[in-house]
Amino acid sequence: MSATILRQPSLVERVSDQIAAQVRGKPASEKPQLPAERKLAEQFGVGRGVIREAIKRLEMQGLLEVRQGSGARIVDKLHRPLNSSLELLIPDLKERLCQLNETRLAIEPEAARLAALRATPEDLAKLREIHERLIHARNHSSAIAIDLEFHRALAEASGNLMFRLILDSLADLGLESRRRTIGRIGKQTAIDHHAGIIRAVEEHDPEAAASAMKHHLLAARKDLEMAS
Amino acid sequence: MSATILRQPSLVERVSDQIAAQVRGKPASEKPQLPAERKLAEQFGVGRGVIREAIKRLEMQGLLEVRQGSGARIVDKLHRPLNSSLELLIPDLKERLCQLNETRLAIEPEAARLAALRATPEDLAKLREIHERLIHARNHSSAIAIDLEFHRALAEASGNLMFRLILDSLADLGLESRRRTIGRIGKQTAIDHHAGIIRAVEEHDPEAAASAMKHHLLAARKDLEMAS
DNA sequence: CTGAAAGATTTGGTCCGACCAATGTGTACT
DNA sequence: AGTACACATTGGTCGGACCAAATCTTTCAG
Repeated sequence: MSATILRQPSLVERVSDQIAAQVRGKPASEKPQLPAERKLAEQFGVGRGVIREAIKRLEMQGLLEVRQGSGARIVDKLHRPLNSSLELLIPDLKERLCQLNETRLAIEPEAARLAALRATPEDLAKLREIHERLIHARNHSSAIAIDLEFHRALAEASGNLMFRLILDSLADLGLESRRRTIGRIGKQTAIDHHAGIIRAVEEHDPEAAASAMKHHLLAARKDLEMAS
Repeated sequence: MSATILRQPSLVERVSDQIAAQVRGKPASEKPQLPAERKLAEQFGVGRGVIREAIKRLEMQGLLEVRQGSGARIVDKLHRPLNSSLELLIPDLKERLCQLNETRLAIEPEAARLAALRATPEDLAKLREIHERLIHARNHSSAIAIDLEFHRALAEASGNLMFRLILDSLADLGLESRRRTIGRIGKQTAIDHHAGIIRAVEEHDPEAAASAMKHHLLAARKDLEMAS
């Protein structure tokens, strides 16, 4: 009566893992296209149904994208599963937006703190480049997209992949949220806040970075509340 | 040329959504068992393969659990997708543990802060009950499990489902992490820290709660570093 | 020669029927 | 009553067939 049940992996799981291993070897470039299901079935010596389920599995994990007629191509959308989990968990959009703010308020200041400690010159260059683009953004939708990019780049600079994954998953929601704020709060405020964050990261001042980010998010939340 | 591509959902997706709707109607109790694939196929008027893929899909999302010979039963494991995403994202266990600590350090103090603001009497009662059980825990493994329960209950009390989902996903890793600390740091320290957190939550003191949790986690991390 | 329309090919989507393997259940034997 | 065997149920895998969407190729008009 062993406590741990060692269920031997099914055929689908084994094939799925093998394909996953192949996929993760060549990331996006090189051969972004997977062989046809029938070819894979023959190649692996299993039925086509098995290949289908394996591919579906990987698609659900965000490693592949399948289109009828074209085939399956390799992508990197690891954040999708968490995304759909959140939709299942919190069906109400308004509630989801509210909790999104709380979650960002927990994660992003910490991400800024770590970024201040670890950001490489390349990270900083990228942040500055994005910042420049935000300044010169012409319309709202591009400003929103660039703002999103900034926060993502900061998470990247934190060196913590979990932060990046979580924020990526929240990005779709973040889009909705920003759509309601950046128009009101104005682009200039966002630019000023971002500048402060970048300065703190440049000076490797973790507390200032965290504080600036917290301030930025609180301002956005306050603005969102006024909008509702 | 419409900018948004409106790909009509495939048959599998539609069936999957329908089953999901049925499943979420009756949560766990009542009829935890799903009809057989063949029955469902006939019921929905589609091929068995479609039902299979739909069920697999829901299984991957953490809504079902399938066992050969038994069938599919309804469960609530929404945290699994994020869990496997993390394994794909950070293959190295040691690295995963390190980033886990950073993530907990971001989320749990905020969860404690919100819990101090929102905890209901029931939440508090549950926290105290878990705390009692930790005090009387006899061996390490049960102490670890109860410690995990405490942190989960606190996330629950925060009222933020995202926090709960993320922490649940991190639970398996948390188990590994705790296995390496609670033996060294000693049960007593954990009990003291938990008591401090509970006190702050009882007194509705957000800052104290966040600070106590932060202190608790930092102690655990310091201990983990010493172990390596 | 260019470019667009028509056809052929490739590829995923769905269905069907069969058989294998694990599980659960009922029954007969001790 | 308890145990072991046989049977029924259920998911797992296979193979072939056909449909639908995308892509490639050919062809023909300009």
